[in-house]
Amino acid sequence: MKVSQGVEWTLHCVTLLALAPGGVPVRREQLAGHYGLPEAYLAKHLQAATKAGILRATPGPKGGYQLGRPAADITVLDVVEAIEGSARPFICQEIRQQGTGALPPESCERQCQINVVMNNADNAWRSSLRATTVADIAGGLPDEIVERNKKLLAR
Amino acid sequence: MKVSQGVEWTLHCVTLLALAPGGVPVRREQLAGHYGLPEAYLAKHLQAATKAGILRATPGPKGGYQLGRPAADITVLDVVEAIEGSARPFICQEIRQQGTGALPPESCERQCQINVVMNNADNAWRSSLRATTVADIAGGLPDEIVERNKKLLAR
DNA sequence: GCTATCCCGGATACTAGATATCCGGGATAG
DNA sequence: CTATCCCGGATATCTAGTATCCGGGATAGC
Repeated sequence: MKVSQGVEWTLHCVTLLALAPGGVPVRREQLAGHYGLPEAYLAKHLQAATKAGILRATPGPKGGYQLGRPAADITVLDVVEAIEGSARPFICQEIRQQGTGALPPESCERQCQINVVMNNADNAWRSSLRATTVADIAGGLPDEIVERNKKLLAR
Repeated sequence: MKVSQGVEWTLHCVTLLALAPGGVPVRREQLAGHYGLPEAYLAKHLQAATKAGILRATPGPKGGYQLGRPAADITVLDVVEAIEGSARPFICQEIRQQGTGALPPESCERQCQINVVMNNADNAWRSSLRATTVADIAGGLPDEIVERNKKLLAR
């Protein structure tokens, strides 16, 4: 169980973009520099977020990244799934149907109990992530930090 | 985000041991054969479970694995943590303190908002896994399957 | 004691996914 | 037309999970 750092990077970038005055585009280089991240690799994650509709990318001069929709409509889960995919973390291999103790298919119409438990936990995790939006995170920042970031983005 | 297959294997084995008549030891070879698993690798996971106190291993003839404590006192989370470790899946890299937008340490006394959200989700996941015990899983199995497995273990 | 059985734990190898970089191509503003 | 800036494929590296093997030690039964 491990959440990739790309999720952290993208969450920070998306939150920062939510503070951009007037939602003006921010260049990739500026985003990477703001958090001291490798621009080339960050690009991959921003691309994924763009493909998912979380971000909107504008090419050319004056271009850059903006939020793809209002910050209040972007949940943390949206970002996580954009970067990590939406596959379940536990995939039942149906080993109950293998080996000398293999159960016949007719005994396996119902899902494996273990699979149910693991999926329930995954649902709880996702529900928790879905309950918070990027607007919530941005709104929870102290005013001084918001002002500081806005000032940096304005340059 | 991915749960290793070792967790699935160990959960199945522990559940099976909960069905062993009289809690008699079951050999590793038998466990591996029951589910068609590679014995050498399964050994690693069983060792980890033993170290965590979930299983008890007896060497020598008539030896094998038994539950280390009553099935009702073994939660699914116990097994997951025995195999995967108890480290949090999200580790905050504090990138808010790096790059051109770096915040001064005095602005970072409180945890990063993003870290809080991710940890809350992790807590929800763990709580869900803690709510089910191996006894629950074993008890949820249809009688025919329980009987079938008991018969195989008796051999 | 002696021996057959069975688990422990370290060493090793392979694989998949995450991390990281580069570059040609295409879109846009001025 | 040109400078700017993102897209997407190719490539390289590193880490963690998967998988196997073997010498060592503990136990039961004779």
